[in-house]
Amino acid sequence: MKATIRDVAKLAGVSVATVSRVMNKKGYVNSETEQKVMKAMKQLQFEPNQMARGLAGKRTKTIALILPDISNPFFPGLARGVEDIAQNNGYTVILCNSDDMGVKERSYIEVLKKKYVDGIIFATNNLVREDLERMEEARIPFVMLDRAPNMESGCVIKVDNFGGAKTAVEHLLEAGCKKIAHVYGPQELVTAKERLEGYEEVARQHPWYTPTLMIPGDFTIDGGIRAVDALLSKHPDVDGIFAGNDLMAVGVLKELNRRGISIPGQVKVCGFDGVNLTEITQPELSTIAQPIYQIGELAANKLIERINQSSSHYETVELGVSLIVRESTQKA
Amino acid sequence: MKATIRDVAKLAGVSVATVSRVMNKKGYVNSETEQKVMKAMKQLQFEPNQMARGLAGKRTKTIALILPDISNPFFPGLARGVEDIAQNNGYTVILCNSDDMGVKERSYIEVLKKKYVDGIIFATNNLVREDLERMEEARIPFVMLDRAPNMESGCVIKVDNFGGAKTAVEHLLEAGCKKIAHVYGPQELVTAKERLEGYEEVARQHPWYTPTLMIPGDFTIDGGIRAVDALLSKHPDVDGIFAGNDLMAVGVLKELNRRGISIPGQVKVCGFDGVNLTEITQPELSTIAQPIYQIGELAANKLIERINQSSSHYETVELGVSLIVRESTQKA
DNA sequence: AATTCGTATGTAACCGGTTACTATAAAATA
DNA sequence: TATTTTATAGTAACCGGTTACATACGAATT
Repeated sequence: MKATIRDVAKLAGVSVATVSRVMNKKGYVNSETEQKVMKAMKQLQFEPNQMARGLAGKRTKTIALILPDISNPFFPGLARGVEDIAQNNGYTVILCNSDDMGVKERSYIEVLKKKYVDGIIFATNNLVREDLERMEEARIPFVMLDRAPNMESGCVIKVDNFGGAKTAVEHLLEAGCKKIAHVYGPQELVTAKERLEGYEEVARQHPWYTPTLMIPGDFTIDGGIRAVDALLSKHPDVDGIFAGNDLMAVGVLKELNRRGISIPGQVKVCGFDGVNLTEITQPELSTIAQPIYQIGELAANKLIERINQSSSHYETVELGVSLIVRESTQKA
Repeated sequence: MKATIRDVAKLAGVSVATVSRVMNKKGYVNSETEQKVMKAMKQLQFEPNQMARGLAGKRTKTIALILPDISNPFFPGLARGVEDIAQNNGYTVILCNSDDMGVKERSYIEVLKKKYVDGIIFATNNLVREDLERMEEARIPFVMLDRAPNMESGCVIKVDNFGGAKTAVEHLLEAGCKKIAHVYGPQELVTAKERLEGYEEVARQHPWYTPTLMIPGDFTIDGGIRAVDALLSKHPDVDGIFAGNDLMAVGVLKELNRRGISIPGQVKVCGFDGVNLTEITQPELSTIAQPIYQIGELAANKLIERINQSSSHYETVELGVSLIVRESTQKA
């Protein structure tokens, strides 16, 4: 039924080794022989069985993308970037949702090893050094997103959270804000931490700066809502809010709207991430946009590069972010 | 290094066949022998190589999900439902974006065949009968979403678009609308078609009904914006809009907002799908919600069922939708 | 002229499981 | 008691590729 390499070999009158060589363009093959083999492959509609290749050659042309939750609006764009590059290079992507739980991530890694994936992209933050070392031992190339650059191998891709946060606060200042609060995300996440540091860096230089202007949030819409609640009780006169991510910014917007506080009239709001959501809120949300899709592309490209060359030296790439000014921070 | 089935067999003092039987709980194995084997597996930390299993047994414990674009807010929830069920059953999910292009879908199917995926879920609409027949020949179980039930095998999962659309229009009527328009989606899609039919079914019975109240859209935000444009030029007195999906509803909302038309005061808007976006618009959007996550779960469950029993008789499941009333259709 | 090397191809082992088939003893049935 | 049937376990072929190693030959080197 399905043609195998031996069928091709027989039809072409050569050995399986030769056919394999032709397939993989590896080793010496006379060009005439090559033509014969190619013709036989066409004729039989030969499609190499990936399972067999995987078993024999330890290559599956499959990579995995482990992320917290594809439902989180940050990740679809990223996943799309990864998938597009993967596809262009003949790779297929396995999607894994970890809910940011270390256990799930680890169990996934085990499964993926058994399936011989060629590499893994982590958009999560719960793996400890030990896990990564285990990856290296198993010789599975990997790329990580938003990690602190503190390991001896692996590849980390991150954006300039610190700089982006500074830009956000400066932008709010320029828009006329006299007292700017920051709703920060979980401090276990480097991203959240760096953004908070960026805020402080700029805020500290102003007389209105005070620690109670920094409100904890959890990177969710509800977190943004609660934060506004907490913030306004202490600082009813705040006129600028920089949210640690867009989801919280949306929450902030919702709660301000609910309270009848005009945006950007009374309070200006700026988010961080640049997810699509920011275009559909009312008012539209200014934000520090990460090149989400490109991050996905880059991650996939780096991973594939590593798979091919198994150059496992440590490498970190930092991408820039860009301020997108929309209604929520319009000057009076 | 990595323990194989033969290592286990040797250590347990049995044959590989017996080990295999223990692994798969298949055939007769004495319970004492089983214990010995289990112990040996533990001791060697034996992990069966999925590649080998796939090659020998034609089972890869992998399914694929082909959808137009994971960036479209409808799909992340669906993908999550699929992935959760897959994971619970020991399956892994390959994600494929087809951009709704038949060519890409077909090329993906070929790739997936070579990779021996155990089954495929299609959330796309470009495969013709011929493609599906090819799937059947290849004995790859599949489940489709939002398809017209017109084939002899395969499994289709859909929602009650017709009923949902009727509900939407009735809801707008009840909210006080005197002239309701419908922005419909691409008529190649059954979903769009059925929703349009639902609208007509109810609208036809009212004196204000006229074909020009039905505006074509393309299921995107921009499509919604353009539709409002077209609509208002012909019917400036429209006071209710039922959009064929949430994305267009968002566009409608945006454009109405831009024009300073109050919602729900002057015009009420209702969407369809129930994506998360509808909760963050201003005003929040009423919508006919599909049980998106559950559809994903159901699709995965059905597929796995089919994989196990290879019961390939045709089957179609229709799920209900539910009206979610929010601000955009509030009574005066 | 003898040796080495680059080109070209074949043989067969191997990757690590599954499973058809065979063998045997014990239990059930005739 | 003879014949099936059931429980248990092993042998070896097979899935469909990859690749180390062997072979062969003309050209280049010594």
